[in-house]
Amino acid sequence: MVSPKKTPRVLSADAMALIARRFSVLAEPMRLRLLHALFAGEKSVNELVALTGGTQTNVSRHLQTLTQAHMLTRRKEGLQVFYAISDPSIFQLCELVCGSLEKQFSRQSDVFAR
Amino acid sequence: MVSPKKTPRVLSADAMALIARRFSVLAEPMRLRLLHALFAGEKSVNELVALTGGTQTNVSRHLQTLTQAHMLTRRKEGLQVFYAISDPSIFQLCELVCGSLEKQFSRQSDVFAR
DNA sequence: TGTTTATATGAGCATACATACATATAACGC
DNA sequence: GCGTTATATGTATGTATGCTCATATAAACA
Repeated sequence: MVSPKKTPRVLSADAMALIARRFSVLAEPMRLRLLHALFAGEKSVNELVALTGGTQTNVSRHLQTLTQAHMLTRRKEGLQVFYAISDPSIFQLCELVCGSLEKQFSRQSDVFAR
Repeated sequence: MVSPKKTPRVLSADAMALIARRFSVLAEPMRLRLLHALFAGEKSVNELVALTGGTQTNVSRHLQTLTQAHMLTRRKEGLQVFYAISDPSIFQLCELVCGSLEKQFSRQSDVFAR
């Protein structure tokens, strides 16, 4: 309903700042590891601590960051809290970046293989 | 050789750190403004300074960052240096994030209104 | 009530990075 | 050569953010 087709968006500096902040949420290895661990479905904090090898404090902090960015949902059940990916565009984002990096490295390995 | 299907990737912590680094390049408003200005095609540093309103020093530094991340190409012609987007996946990345943000702010969206 | 378990948070520290000022390099014209 | 223009870089500084230790909350259970 908004942009019909491939016309490039015209974005304000304010919009750019918002987009940058969203990217910055994804710009941390531990947060990406948490998202990756959640690709298979929702998990409790303890499970995520075990899967990622982080400390409980740190994992909790990053889960808060991801939740505030509306990338995760939070569900409390008894003593445990379960987190799950709420924004499916994250899968596509990671696929895009992975593909781009693969191309970049295949070019570099061409350079290195001499 | 590479996974052809839509099966979720299995990524090492090292891979995750690389992906995070790529996201961090996009996690700065001024760099996004530079990329946005380059959506229409290659431009000189001076043009980018005028378009973004940044200082020459700062624009030059960010262009270096983007070039080292293989997102821009650099072409020198006389006194001027022209930069252009070299990784087309950047367009899709920004489209994905913009779309996700539009949904998130669909009610109070004034920033994205046009 | 008190204890245990699961998760969150306050405070302090360390590091990374964006920005600005001044200066350096490089290419052009005279 | 000299000066001018376009771009890059060394250094310093302020700010943001990730990490950790200790402690706080909250729910379950005896």
